[in-house]
Amino acid sequence: MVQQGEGGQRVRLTRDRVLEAAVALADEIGIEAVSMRRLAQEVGVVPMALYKHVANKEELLDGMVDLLVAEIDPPARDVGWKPAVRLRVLSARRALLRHPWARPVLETRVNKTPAVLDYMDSFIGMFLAGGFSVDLTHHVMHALGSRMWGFTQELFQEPAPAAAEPPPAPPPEAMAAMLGQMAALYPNVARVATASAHDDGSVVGPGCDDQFEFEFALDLLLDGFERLHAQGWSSRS
Amino acid sequence: MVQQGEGGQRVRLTRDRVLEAAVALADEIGIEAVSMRRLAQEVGVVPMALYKHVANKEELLDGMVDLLVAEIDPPARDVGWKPAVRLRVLSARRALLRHPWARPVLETRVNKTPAVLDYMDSFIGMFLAGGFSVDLTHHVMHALGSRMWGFTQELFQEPAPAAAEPPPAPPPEAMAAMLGQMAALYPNVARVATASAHDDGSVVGPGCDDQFEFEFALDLLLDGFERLHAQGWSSRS
DNA sequence: AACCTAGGTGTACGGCGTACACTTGTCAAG
DNA sequence: CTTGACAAGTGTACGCCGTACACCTAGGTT
Repeated sequence: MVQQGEGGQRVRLTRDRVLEAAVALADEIGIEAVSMRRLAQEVGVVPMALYKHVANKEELLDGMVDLLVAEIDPPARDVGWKPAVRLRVLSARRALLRHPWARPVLETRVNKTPAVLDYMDSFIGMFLAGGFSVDLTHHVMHALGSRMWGFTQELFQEPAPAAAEPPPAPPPEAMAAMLGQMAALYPNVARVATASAHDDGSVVGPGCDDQFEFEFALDLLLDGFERLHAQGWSSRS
Repeated sequence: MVQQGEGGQRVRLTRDRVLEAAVALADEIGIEAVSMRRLAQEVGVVPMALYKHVANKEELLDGMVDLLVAEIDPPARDVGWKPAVRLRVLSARRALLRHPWARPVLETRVNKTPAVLDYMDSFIGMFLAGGFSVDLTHHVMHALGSRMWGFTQELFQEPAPAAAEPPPAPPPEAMAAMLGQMAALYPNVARVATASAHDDGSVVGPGCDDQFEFEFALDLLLDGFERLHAQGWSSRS
């Protein structure tokens, strides 16, 4: 991975190469393992050299987000606000799924870069172009919240209440016992967790189809927006 | 803050005292400043002493969340699922606003403690008791997402694109120029950001009423849930 | 009086972000 | 071709972090 020309001639580092390397590294080893030191090693340079191209780690993360935003499709043309928004959110989601590091990073961003503001601006533009009032657009953006980035907080990822080390997978009978206890303690959780209408044989399995759940909520919101819009929503309904 | 009895007799530390001190400290100085060392100092003990009461920092944070969850009201009785859910979410939100550290902490929690599972279980129970199918309940929980905790990702907190040091507040005319440039570059953002129908004189001001936006989105979802429920929703609509 | 043990201590390690002073490589002007 | 300026890259060091591990010590039980 160390970038070097023939005969020891170093390839000059650029901000872009740093950012691209950071994205690739985060894709590969996870964002929590990306440190300035590790990234420097990856591009074949001493840690402090990175600071000639990014002011600090925050700015590095901002730059990574910019690269992510560039992967999101522009608004579809000639399709009405609703499919336009829907398509774009799903495009954002695809980008997000390609880069699992993006969710935690987006959540912690505090200053918006121009690229991010551009995205938001054109996103807002879809509603305004669709005839939404400025006010309703404002509320609607809040209602979408982080869904405009293609994600929501995942509530149940792996119901594993008791701390157990992953390596030795618990034997089936212990597993069953655990599930039974689980069902006894948290009957409602157990019901919705197991009854996700997925016919894979496993008892609990992957639990649910994230993509389906995401679109379910997205469409619920879009339908709600549509209704408000249709009835000429004005502040305080 | 150092806890010590008369004549140098140390007050024995307990897990509960550690957790309560952690919550109080996080309330006071912010979660990012809470380190094991700082917390130890706060309770008058050497850092490693804390590890006799919590296994590691993750468990400390889990324990703090448990304390938070305990502050959320139990489900209201005899009021139908919709107001019950609404009230409870708003109660969670109040707890969350009392403890600003809670949002980032909740977002990063990976294992659910029994207290958290209890909360989720009784939360789910509100829908089931209201006659929701298990399936619909599942989807509905996903749609709520982190809103069940009383928060959503805040999209616009302070539109400050160019890095500027906060201490010297920019002079009014520079501020105006910045806003003008902002409006030129991101016209749509500018429109919804300024037109939040808040009559405080300031040009951009606090921007919007978070509580209103939160309830707007919450009610939009609850109305959507109601509609699906009323029309006897079954998988894949 | 002897012992056990839970709670508290001290030292140390490997990681992190990054400040600061330095050398080196590249290219433009003389 | 030389020179010098400036950007890129280096090396060292600081102060933080979480926590492993060996040790001490006070209280309570036998």
